[in-house]
Order: sequence, then structure tokens, then C-alpha cells
Amino acid sequence: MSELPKAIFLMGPTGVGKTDLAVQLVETGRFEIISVDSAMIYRGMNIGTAKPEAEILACAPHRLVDICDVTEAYSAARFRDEALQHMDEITTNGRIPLLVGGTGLYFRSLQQGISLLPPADPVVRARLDADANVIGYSGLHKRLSAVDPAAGERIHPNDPQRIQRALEVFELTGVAMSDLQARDRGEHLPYRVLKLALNTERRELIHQRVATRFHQMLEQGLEAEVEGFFKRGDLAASTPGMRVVGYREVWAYLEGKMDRQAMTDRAIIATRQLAKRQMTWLRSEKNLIVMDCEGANLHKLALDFISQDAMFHV
RNA sequence: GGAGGGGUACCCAAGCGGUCAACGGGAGCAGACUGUAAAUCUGCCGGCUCAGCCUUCGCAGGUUCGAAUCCUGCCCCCUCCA
Repeated sequence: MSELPKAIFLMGPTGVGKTDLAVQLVETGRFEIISVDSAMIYRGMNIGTAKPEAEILACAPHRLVDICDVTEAYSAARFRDEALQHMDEITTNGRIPLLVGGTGLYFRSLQQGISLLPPADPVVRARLDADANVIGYSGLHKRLSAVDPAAGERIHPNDPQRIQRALEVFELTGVAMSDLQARDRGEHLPYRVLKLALNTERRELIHQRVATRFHQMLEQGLEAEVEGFFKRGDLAASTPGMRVVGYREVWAYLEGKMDRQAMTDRAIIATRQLAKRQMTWLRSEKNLIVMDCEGANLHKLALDFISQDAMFHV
């Protein structure tokens, strides 16, 4: 039996310096980066997503960055497909895929696989939204429980997004989503993975970094960046890219829904909350090696782990 | 100096004699998460030896069986008049 190729995950909440570390690692010439970030996929969303500068991207290319227009809805399944293709290419190039980012669902989908389900259907979703306006999502939840009791049980009546998705899958296939998921849970990642995380026990540190970083983003022209999208005329607050933390607050500000101070406060709070959710994903990861983001010589430390074959797990 | 309004838990804020440890919201913490995921949602949220008890509603007294809610005095804050 042939041995599986290696891959490296570099995870962690926003603002701990994942990109910096990844770029350093790439300088060794042994790795190529794939971004695991649901916001950096969008073209033109640079400042607010803390996307690396063009010069950095030039010498340390990030795959799966700038691949979508802000109007485009991306998905975990699409991420998995595309990431797998890139991983294959990188492996063929004789290098190790270095997957860097903070999107927990994408990492999980990539690693554990994802059930074969129909993709999002705007028409069905629009209809479900219309229904929701009449009977409410609690009404739709009842409908869901009737056709897919397991999903009805699992999905909270207050969770419109998941209720909608479950009903969508049922309408599209005529089969309960729970059944489809039980039938096929997806394929495990055919790589041996070293899972590194950059994190800190000091929550205040994250809070502080998030705040200073947002102020920097404003100085760098975040407002103008969002205004560019605002002026396009074909976008709304509900546009996929404009729902991203930071963008959504600036958008509301441009709409006159909050003042500058509120915009800043809300954006920082939302980013903190994002970081917290990202850490929750991390806690459930198996075989995860956590490095303190304040630690010295992280680059060397990481390379040390990478050199140990036993650290890679299937 | 005069006339009003107000001081409630980390913040905002409701309550205006008992059913109030005190509606809501925010923040925070913890969690969930299969094609929206930087999304969406859930729980906890004064303290404790926790089906009970203790300390809270500016401060100090008082009325009452009983007060965050009524009365008195005091201290702050805001608006207006001077």
C-alpha cells in the first residue's frame, strides 16, 4: 500500500498571526499555501479581511483567495472540492499543501468529508423565505419536523438558516436531509495531516489585538473599500461578501443606520465574537498541536513539528 | 438661587407597596455547527454549603405584616429659568 501524502493545517482565531507564520514557512520552498478562509475568497475585499499585501501574495501565493465576486455564494462543499484539487497539484509539484485559515467548517469538511447533498437553490430559498413571511420560521420548523423528524429534533426552531437548508434539501430531493446524510457521510481526507494551531490562553490579548487592528483597517481605508462596493449599486447588506464582519458594520454606517462610533464598536465586538467561535472549533479538534501566538521562534517550532513524521495523522 | 427630570446588577434600560435577584437589550463566558459558516443558533449570566439561604435597586433614616416601589434628610447628575 502506498503511503498517503502529507498536508499541514494551520488554524487559529483571527488576529493571531497565522498568515505571517505561513509566509515564513513558504520561504523554505517546501510548502504552498491554500487559504481556508470564507472571506478572503472575495475579490476586492482586502483591508477588512486582513488579506496579505499584493507583494506578499506574489512571493507566497495563496490559493483560494480572490476567487469570487462579492455577490457569489461560496460553500463548504465547493471549498472541499477546490482545496482537494489544489492539494493534489501541490503534491504533484513535490511540495506539501499548507492549509491556513480560520474557517472551522471548511477545515472539518475537508478533513472528514461532506455528504452528497444538492447545492443551494435560490429559487427554493426564495420560496421558503416567502413562506416564512407568512407562517414564520416556527411554522417552517413544524413542516420540517413532519418530513424529517430527525432534523426537526436536531435543528432549533429559532434557527432559520438551518431550517431553510433542511427543507430545501427535502424539496429538491424528496428525501429527508437526515437520511441523505446518514447514507453518505462523505469521504475522509486522503492525506496524513499535521494540525497546528496558533492561539493564546489570554483572551484579553485577542480583544486588544482585534481593537487595534480594526482601527488600523480604518486608517488603511476600509471605509473607502466598502464604499466602492456600496456605490456599485447592485449590492445590498445581504450580499454574501457584505455580510462579513467589518464590512457589514461599515455598510450599515454608509446606509446611515449607525454613527461612526457605533460602527467601530460593533465591528470590534463582532470580530471578538468571531474569534471566540473560532476557538470553539479548535477545542474539538483531535491531534491538534497548539502553539502560543506570543511564543518565540514559532517558525522554527513549526518546522520542528513538521520534521517529525509521527506528528502527522490520518 | 429658582423650576423640573433623574440616580436600578459590567453597560443601557423596565419596574413604581407584595407574585422582584428584579422585564428587555447589550457586553462577557460556555456550547452547537454537513453546500449562507467572518453565517446561523443555544445555554449561563449577584453570591453561596443552591428545590434553600444570603447580599443587592445613590446614601442614611422612617412608615408598613411587607418597600426598588411611600415619607424625611443628605449626596451626585442632567435640562430650563436667573
